[in-house]
Amino acid sequence: MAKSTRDALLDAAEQLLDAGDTDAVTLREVGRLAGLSHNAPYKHFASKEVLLAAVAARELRRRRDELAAALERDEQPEEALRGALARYAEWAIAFPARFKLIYGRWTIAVPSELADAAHAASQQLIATVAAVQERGGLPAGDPERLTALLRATAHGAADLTLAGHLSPDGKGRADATGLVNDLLSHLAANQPGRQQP
Amino acid sequence: MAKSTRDALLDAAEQLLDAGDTDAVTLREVGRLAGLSHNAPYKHFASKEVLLAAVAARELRRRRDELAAALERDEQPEEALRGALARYAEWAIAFPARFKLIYGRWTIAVPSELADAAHAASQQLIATVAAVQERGGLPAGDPERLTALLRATAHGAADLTLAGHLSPDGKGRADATGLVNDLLSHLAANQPGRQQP
DNA sequence: ACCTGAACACCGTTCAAGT
DNA sequence: ACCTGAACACCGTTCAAGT
Repeated sequence: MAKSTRDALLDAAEQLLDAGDTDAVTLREVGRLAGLSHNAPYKHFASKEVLLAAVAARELRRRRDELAAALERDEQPEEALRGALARYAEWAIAFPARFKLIYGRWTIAVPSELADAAHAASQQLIATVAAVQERGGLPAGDPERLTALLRATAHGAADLTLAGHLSPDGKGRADATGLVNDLLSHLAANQPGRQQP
Repeated sequence: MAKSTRDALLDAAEQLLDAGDTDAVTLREVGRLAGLSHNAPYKHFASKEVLLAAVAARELRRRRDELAAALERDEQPEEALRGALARYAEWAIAFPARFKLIYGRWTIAVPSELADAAHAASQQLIATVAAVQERGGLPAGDPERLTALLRATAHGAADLTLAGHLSPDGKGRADATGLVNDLLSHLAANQPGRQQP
């Protein structure tokens, strides 16, 4: 059960990341928090960026597993989809540094660990969207493309919220979750046999 | 007509920013590119972040003016809106470092220069959305909120493209502009008197 | 008013040893 | 196999002068 040194270093890096941004993650402080010397990280990671990529990959794996559990939990795909998108935005707003790290630019080759976890999460969401389409809750069409639209909206709403360009206090709670719900309502209303009130 | 030293420093910073990210903007190189010493920037900007904020504010002013000109140029508000959103995404993808700088986190108080230019651009877009709503090209409702939805989608689609999470080569050109057009089509179809083909 | 040059603390990274 | 400590180049920032 003893935590490996590698995990201790990842924990330290994550803690510093959450307290600031990638600049706040100094290898010296990572080593210190793990009770080691200033360059112990180099015995486990080739560079600072490789360490950050491991932090990002671990977080992405957590989120993929959490998404899978939530999708299994919800019986109605409509609610499962709405919940997944809302949790995505809430996570981004709660952990902005992790969000910006994962979707930031890498000067090293993007580790396949990262790409694979992202792809797996994507596939889960696409399957849910397809299920809602079959039940008539979303317009027909390529589910991958419709999923991309939904993700883009949740992603952009979260990022604009972090930048202070969305007024959560303003009229009609136009926060990130509200915008995602607006989109889902517009799409649901746009169905044969359904009409806007 | 001689360019001020201040402008030369801003140009140098922008050039370094476009070639990399904010880390690539070193005050020493900014000074060198402007033909000055390594700490000449401190005679014009209190810190590196204040310099970057000035770069961001200048870019945001340019974009606000460009948006105003484009909105004046187009006669149909539908096309003006579609063009404005497409140009937003294209700009983000062409100048990722400027995009990430403007919507990134500031540890200094966000300069009012920045907030004002962003607000002005926002108001222009809201007016266009309202015009399209009046012509029946978009669902009724708070135009500010509907504009936020459109912006969030364009913003998120661009950011996901930069992260490599959108496949522009895949089926049905699901690139950033394609997703924005999808959203506009879904919203336009969701109107009384209009039906999906 | 604007600029230079030396100096300081900090950081990523490398290297030679240590066990 | 994993870790330490010294060392190097680089960076943001400060300060004492210079014109």
